[in-house]
Amino acid sequence: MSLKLAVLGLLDLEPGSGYALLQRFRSSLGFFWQTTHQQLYKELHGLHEQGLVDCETVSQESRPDKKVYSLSARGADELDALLAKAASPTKIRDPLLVKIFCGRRLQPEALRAEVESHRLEHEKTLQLYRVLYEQMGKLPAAVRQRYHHPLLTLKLGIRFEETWLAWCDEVMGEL
Amino acid sequence: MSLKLAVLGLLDLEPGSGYALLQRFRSSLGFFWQTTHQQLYKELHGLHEQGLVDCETVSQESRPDKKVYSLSARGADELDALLAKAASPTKIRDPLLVKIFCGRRLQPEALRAEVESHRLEHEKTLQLYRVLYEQMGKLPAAVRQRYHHPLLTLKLGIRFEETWLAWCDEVMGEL
DNA sequence: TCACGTTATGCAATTAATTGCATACTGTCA
DNA sequence: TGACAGTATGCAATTAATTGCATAACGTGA
Repeated sequence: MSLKLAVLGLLDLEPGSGYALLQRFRSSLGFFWQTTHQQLYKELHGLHEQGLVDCETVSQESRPDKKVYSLSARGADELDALLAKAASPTKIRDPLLVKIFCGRRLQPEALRAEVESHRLEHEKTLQLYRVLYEQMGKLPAAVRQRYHHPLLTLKLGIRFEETWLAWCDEVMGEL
Repeated sequence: MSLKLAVLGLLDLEPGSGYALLQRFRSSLGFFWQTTHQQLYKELHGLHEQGLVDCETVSQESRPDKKVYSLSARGADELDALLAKAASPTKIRDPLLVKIFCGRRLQPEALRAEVESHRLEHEKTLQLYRVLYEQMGKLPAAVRQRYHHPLLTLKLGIRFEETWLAWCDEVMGEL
């Protein structure tokens, strides 16, 4: 259900092809909801069948053809209906935490290495988030307005990554 | 895969019935990896078929019979093998954040209400984590030692909930 | 005694997500 | 010119997760 909401929401911000949507996914919503190109294309087919999105095939000269999707009137209604529902509660699903939870049989060095490598990833992600944050600050006011809500989620992303780093440091000290 | 690791890891800490495991799940690993009783019973059947867990049916006087599972020697090997693999990276999957991301069509009051209700949930969760944390501190040293790794994950849980609260407060100010 | 909550287990159907494979066109660099 | 990266789309199979339904024993309180 959230994927449907995500796709309609992305198309509400601006139309685009499956490929373009996937890229926007990866640099925004994808921080909080992952998908694959297979799943996304499938969802788009489904939405199109239901008449919730319009689809226009666009030929390109230096690239393969693409199908540009946009929100239809019925799609906008469906989006409003989905937004009217309460969001189900947050669920963390983290293989690293499962591993650490179950990690007492493992050598401390092995766990340290694992935590360190994840720390690096989180550091990279934090850097990326900060760049995106600054980029959004430089957008023209009208566009920035439209991206206000995405920006709120990015702020949480930044807080989360900082929390990860602090925790990794604490754990490294204790292992 | 993580469910398999989770079940083997919980059984490594101590044996128990599906029902008991589910309760332990809900108050520990379940903060980072959710499951349902259906999924858990199914996984236990699978693990038993593969000879990774032993199973003993125990009759009880004032309650229905139960099946107590415990880690077999082969199960311990499998657990070690799973722990040797690198954990795949963290994935946040949060319907609330999808909703907020897509929320520009929604009335600010509606979003505020949603954030407020989630804030309450996170506050409750934080309280629970703190109680659990203190309870673990009171365990006899030998047991506490065994639960050292679960405790590390609980620490992250506490940090996450604090982060949520701070972010909710920030967002409430901006909506 | 009947309803309700807790303990205890499971099947079946559906939906969602992952993984593997596949095609095809363009531009760039060696 | 051949390999590789990027753009662009998709099918099929499998695995995981959710949802709905079902059973059954016991204890407690109305």
